[in-house]
Formats: sequence, structure tokens, C-alpha cells
Amino acid sequence: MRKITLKHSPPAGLARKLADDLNPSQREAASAPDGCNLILAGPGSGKTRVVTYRVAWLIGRGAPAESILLVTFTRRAAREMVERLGGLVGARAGRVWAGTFHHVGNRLLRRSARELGFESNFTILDSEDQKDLIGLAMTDAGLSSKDKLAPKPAQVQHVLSFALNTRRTLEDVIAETAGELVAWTDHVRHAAAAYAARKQAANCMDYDDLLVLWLKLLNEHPARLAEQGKMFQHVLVDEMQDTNALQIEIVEKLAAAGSGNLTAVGDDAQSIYRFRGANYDNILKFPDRHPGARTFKLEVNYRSTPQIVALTRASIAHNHTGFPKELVSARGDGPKPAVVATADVYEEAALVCQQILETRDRDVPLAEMAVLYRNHYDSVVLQGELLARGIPYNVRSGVRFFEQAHVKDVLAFLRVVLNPRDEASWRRLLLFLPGIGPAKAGAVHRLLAASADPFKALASAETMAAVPTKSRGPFAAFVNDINLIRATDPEKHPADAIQAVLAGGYKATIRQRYDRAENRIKDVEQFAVLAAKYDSLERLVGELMLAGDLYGADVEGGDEPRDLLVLSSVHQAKGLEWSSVFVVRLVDDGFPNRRATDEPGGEEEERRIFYVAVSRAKDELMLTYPSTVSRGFGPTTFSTPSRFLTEVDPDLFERVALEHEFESLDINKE
DNA sequence: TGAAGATAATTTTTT
DNA sequence: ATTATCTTCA
Repeated sequence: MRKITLKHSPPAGLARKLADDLNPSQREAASAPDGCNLILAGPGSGKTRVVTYRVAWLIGRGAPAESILLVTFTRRAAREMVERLGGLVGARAGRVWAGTFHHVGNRLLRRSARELGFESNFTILDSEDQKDLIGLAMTDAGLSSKDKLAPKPAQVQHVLSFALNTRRTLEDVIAETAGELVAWTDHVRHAAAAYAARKQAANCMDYDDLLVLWLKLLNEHPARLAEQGKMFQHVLVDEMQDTNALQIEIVEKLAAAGSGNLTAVGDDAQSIYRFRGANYDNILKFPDRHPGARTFKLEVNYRSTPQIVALTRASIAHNHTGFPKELVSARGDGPKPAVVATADVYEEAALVCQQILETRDRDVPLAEMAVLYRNHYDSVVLQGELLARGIPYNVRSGVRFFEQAHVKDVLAFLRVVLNPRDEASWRRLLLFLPGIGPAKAGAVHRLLAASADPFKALASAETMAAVPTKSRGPFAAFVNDINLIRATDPEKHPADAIQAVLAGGYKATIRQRYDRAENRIKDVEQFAVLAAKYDSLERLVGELMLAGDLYGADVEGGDEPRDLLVLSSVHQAKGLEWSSVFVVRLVDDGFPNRRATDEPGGEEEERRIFYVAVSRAKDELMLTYPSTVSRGFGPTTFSTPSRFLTEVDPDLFERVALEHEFESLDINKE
């Protein structure tokens, strides 16, 4: 038989970029041969660049883009890498499977939901929905919420999730992390079973399910394992230090079932998600688990000045675990990190604001500055001061966009339309109606769940009979609203569906139940604008539930991007960099966090968080702490400067003393 | 019995 | 500022 060979040429200019844009150790890592590879990348060492170029290199060698699985830690990181990849390989970049574990799990599970007892239109529960359903499941399992000694839903939620993510037994986890629950272990196990049953009945998955069920699919359905192994010829995992037992089992299983190509990238010193089950050993022991794995180290820091790098090195040297590294700055000298003590949190806020304004006067845009803190509430005083001074900012911690009550309400409307079995969402909506509380909402939902066509059941006389007389008018209006939303062809036009929600009774609900009602209505309108970019409601809702890095101001309206100061928890700042960084509230018990230092290994974890914080700065770094702190309603007490400041050589800092100057008050002027 | 309103208590980090 | 808990009312 005659043969014709189709020739494929690598993307234009790729070879040159691979040669020119990378330093020798980056190039070696990016072009590592097949098999298992570990890339240890210190902060600012061009990790994102190496990962993107490695993917480009694989494509350049002939791997189809869709055969590459690139698991990142946040959606933002995935977007950034795909965008940069686009510059190297063009449109092919979009075909790479890039996303978080949860995203990829979500996409894959949609195809195989049936095999796991779910429908493909399952909805995703956020942790608040999860907590509500666990509360109901606990009642199913005979754990009365009236019993004061009984565990609380939040606690049960935590142990269940932690056990799943660490692949340990419930007994183990309870014994180790929640001693007070030991006597309740059997009850908790029953509640877990009841919770699983409720999720299945409601056709809902929680965050953990997206991983647990993915792994279950691989373990119990050999055809799927073979299929996915073949599908993903190259598996790359970014931020390996923050993966947990469940996640690493998934990728190792995939790689083993396929071609065995697994590249792990990360920095053990930046492992900061232990509370979520992340296991530091996944990166530390990678070479042991994969004999023959090659290890690459990227130790040149292109981000920060030598003065900032010196501090990061000195700090992390107090940790006794981790790979030894020699981080070196490739940049010219800058100022030493400054340390300032203030009288209290208000003076700290004033200082930071004044410094920010002075830095802006030196032509540094606000968006090139960030204030980082350990705990979200450490930002509230500062926010007040920023507002008072008219400094625009974006907060990247605390309540996410889709977790705000009014956005969740709108999502509940959309989710109900998408998946009429979604119990959590029905309950949320029904509780808005006057005269309907938890009990009546449960009764109505039971009627819907029992019906083959929940929408028909909703409008039935039988359901109306379950509603108290005085609620019948509002209930009929609600049913009408739902029908109007359904009539917009919501699956294809999500924005229209949101407009339909606003056109119905929901606006009145906002005004009646929430403060700042008009702001919230604007938010919802903005949500509709965001939704207009989607041509599938299922995708919109799915992605939103997994958009952990989306905050209020990110959604804020469209003209041109505004120059905003960034306020962020250290955790949310991972992977980012700014010219000028302020780390505030550096007091013992705050940063390091008290609860963390009480646990074994907690101090080292907190020190890694500090390491992440200071290594975000490119040029200037200011570290501040208030000398007195008042805790909530408690008394004001003297605070101890963070051990992370006092344990390192003071020569690495510039100590700054605060002076006060009062502008003369001339009452004759003005 | 269940809903609604008033009062008191409490914050680690997040997919 | 939000959420659990207690009290009152239908």
C-alpha cells in the first residue's frame, strides 16, 4: 500500500523563543524529556513562564494540545497561562485542558454523571449550601439540632471534608483534629450517609465530590480510566506543594494509566493550604515516589531586589523541613524592607494610606501596590481609612462575588431552573415568602421531589394546599416568576434569565430584606452583563461556583479597567506580584495566627505564609504592626511583634520611627 | 407547631 | 457585620 506522510511543522518562531526567552536552567526544565519531572521553582523564578513554555515545547514536538492536562491552583492562573501560551502556539492554546482540579473534574463528570448516579445537569453546592444540607442530614440521622451537646453542622462539614481530602478514615480525623466529637463518631458517619443520599436525590455535588467522584470513576470504571489515561498524554501539575492526597492520587492514576508523563511544579516553601488537606510531602517525596524522576531547580529570582530576597531567605531558614535552595536575586539594589510600629490599628491604617499616596506621587500606579494581611478582618479598619481618603481599592479576600447573599439568591433562581431537584436552592427561594419558614419550605420541597415533573408539581393544587392561606398570593406570584424565567430559554440566554429574575418579585425581596438595596440591585444587573458573555447557563453557573478568585470589584462594570489598589489575604496573593507591598498586622497571635501555632507544624506553615507575603514585593516592602490591638469587643491589649520580625537579623530591615506633625490650624484662612 | 422579630455572640486561611 | 439563640405571636 502506498503511504503518504503528513508533515507537521511546529508553531512559527517557537524554537527561537524557547532559545531566547529562557535562561539555561529554565530551558532545561521546559524541555525536560518524557517521564516524571519535578520542577522546584522559588518565588519570582519564572515558574509560570517555564510551565507555559514547556506546554508550548510539548506541542512543538507534536503533542496535540487537547492531550495536555495542565492543572493549576486557581482559575486565574489557568487563564494567564493559556493567554501566554496563545502568544507561543496561537489558537491551539485554547484546546489545552487547563484549569483547577475542580474545574477539570466538573468537565469530566458532566460526561459520566450517569455512571455515578447523577444527571449531567447536576449543580454544584458551595460550602454554605453544603452546610445547610449537612444540617438537614444530621436531623435525618437523629442528631437533633436542639441537643446542645450535638456537633454543629460546620464542624461535621469540616471533618467529613478533611477525611475525604486526606484519604483518611473519619475515625482518624475525628480523633486527631476534633477530640470532642469522638463520642459522636457513629452519628457523624450516619449523617454523612444521609448527606450523600440528599445530594444524590437533589442531583447536586459539593466541591469534594468533584474530586472524590472523579477518582471513583477512575477506580471503579476501568473503561473510563483507560479513556482518560489515553486522553491525557501529558499531565502537568502546578503548585504541587498545595495538592492533597485525593488530588495526587488522581494525577498519578491518570499518568500511570496513560503514558506516564507527569510534570510537577511548585515550591515546597510556599505550601500554605494544610488546613484544606494539602500535603507538603506530595512535593517533598515526589522523587521517592517516582524513582527516576528528574529534578530541576529554578533559583534565580527576577522579581525582587536583593534586599527583599535576603529577608525571604533569612525567614525561611528558620524552618527545618523543605528542600535546600539558594535563592539569588537577579536585580539591582533597592531599599531595605522597612519595619514600622504604630500606636494602634488606626495609626497603622493612616500610615499605610499616606505611604500609598506618596508612592503614587512617584508615578507608581495603585494597581502596582498591594496591602497583604493574614486574616480577612485585618482589612476592615484600613478599608474605612481608604474610603475616607478616597483611595480606590479592590478587596480580594472574604466574601466572594457569588457568595454575596443577593448573588446567591439570583443563582438559586437559575439553579432551580437548571436542576429542579436542587433542594438547597428551592429552600432558599421559598424562605423569602411570608409565612413560609424552614418547615413549610421542607414540605413544599418534598412535594416537588416526589414528582416526576417538579415544575408541574410546583403549580399544582396539592402544593398550594401545603402553603398557609396568607402565603398563597405571594406563592402564586413566585410560581409565576419561575415560569417567566423558564420562558426566556435560560439555558441559551443566561442574561435574559437574570433580567427575568429582576423583572419579577425579587427586586421587592431585596428592598425588603437587605440594606444597601439599590447597590445590590446594581450588582445583579452587573451579573447579567457578565452572564451575557455565556451562551450556556450550565456553564455560567458551573464556572461561577468554581470561581474562587472572583470578588465584587472584578465584576464591576466594564468601561476601562480602573487603577485600583489591591487588598488581599496572603493566601489570595499567591502567584502575584506588586512593585510596592505592605504587610500589615504583624503581631503574634495574628500573624502567625494563634489557632495555627497551637497545632504541631503550624508555626512552620505560618512562616511559609509570611514567606509568600514578603516574596510578592518587587521593589519596596513595608512591614507594620500596631503596638496595641483590641479584639472585637474585648479590651485593648498590648501586642507582641510577630516572631517572624524578631527572629531574623535586624540588619535586614530598616527600622522606621513614626513622628507626628500637625499642620497649623489657621482659622482666618478659608 | 412554626414563623418572625429581637437580642446576644463571634471571625484563619479557600476550591 | 453576620449569625446563632431566645422570645413572642399567630
